[in-house]
Amino acid sequence: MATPQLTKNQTMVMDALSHSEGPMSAYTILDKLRDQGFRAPLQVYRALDKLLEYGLVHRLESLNAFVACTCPHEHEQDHGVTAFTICEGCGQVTEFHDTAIEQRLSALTRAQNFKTEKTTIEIRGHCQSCA
Amino acid sequence: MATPQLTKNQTMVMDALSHSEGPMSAYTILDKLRDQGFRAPLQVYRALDKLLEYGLVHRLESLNAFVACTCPHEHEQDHGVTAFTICEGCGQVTEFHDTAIEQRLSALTRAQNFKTEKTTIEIRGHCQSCA
DNA sequence: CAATTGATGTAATAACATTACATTAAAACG
DNA sequence: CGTTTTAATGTAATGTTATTACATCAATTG
Repeated sequence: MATPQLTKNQTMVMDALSHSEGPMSAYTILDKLRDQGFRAPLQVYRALDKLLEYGLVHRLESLNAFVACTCPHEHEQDHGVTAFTICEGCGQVTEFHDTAIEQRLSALTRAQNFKTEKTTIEIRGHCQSCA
Repeated sequence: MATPQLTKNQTMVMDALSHSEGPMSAYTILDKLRDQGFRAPLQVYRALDKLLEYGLVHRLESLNAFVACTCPHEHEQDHGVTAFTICEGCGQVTEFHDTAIEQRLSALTRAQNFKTEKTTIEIRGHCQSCA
């Protein structure tokens, strides 16, 4: 599915995430958007659901937070497995993709007859500057 | 560090997890242990913190839940990267370890000069029976 | 036995997420 | 067009997960 035109709320949430240095929690996004008319968590969660679906945003499970996708190419969605390094010092999140890991995981799950729907890879630690 | 003798609360939480079919949330554990004297979430979270530290328990970030470690060998801790398949159908969680993935991730993070402290790999999908 | 450290108990609150229901806007279609 | 249908929105309430703060108790150490 191609990414459709974003709605007003989706656009506002997307902008908030795009302009943020690092990941944001849903409630942090809500606070940022209060003076633009946002009033309830659900407005944020609904927008996030769609943005996740379109592949424009990723959820960081280990942080309960969200980041804008930094993939250069058009967000065709499903650019395979996405992995992240997350610096505990500065909060910087780096997204990366690796086909070797993807293939290895694919082989391992196939061996289990496990049907993968979503893969989470998050590496917590310290970046070069914060080490 | 070798695993020390578990305290009363740690033992109760460990037993609850060991005897459970699948992962449990902290509050589910609390409920199971209420008639054994548990009264507050913190009792569970404190025990879990230690059990995680000892490598006896894993946290599933994408579920906000906990499972007993199924590693056969003594829980020497740090048996490298732990990965999980999580079935959305039956809730079954399978723990596995793979040095190829470990080495690949290690190479990728080293290239970033990123110092890894903890790696999360969780694969959501459907197991053979639930596919 | 005093001092320190680790574990525990309890209450309150913070942080994250969803359910339920009413309303409005947009798209599809006769 | 106007009607139907579907998608998006607004709002309140509630549910779930996790932590802070503070008091007490137990074990270890010196």
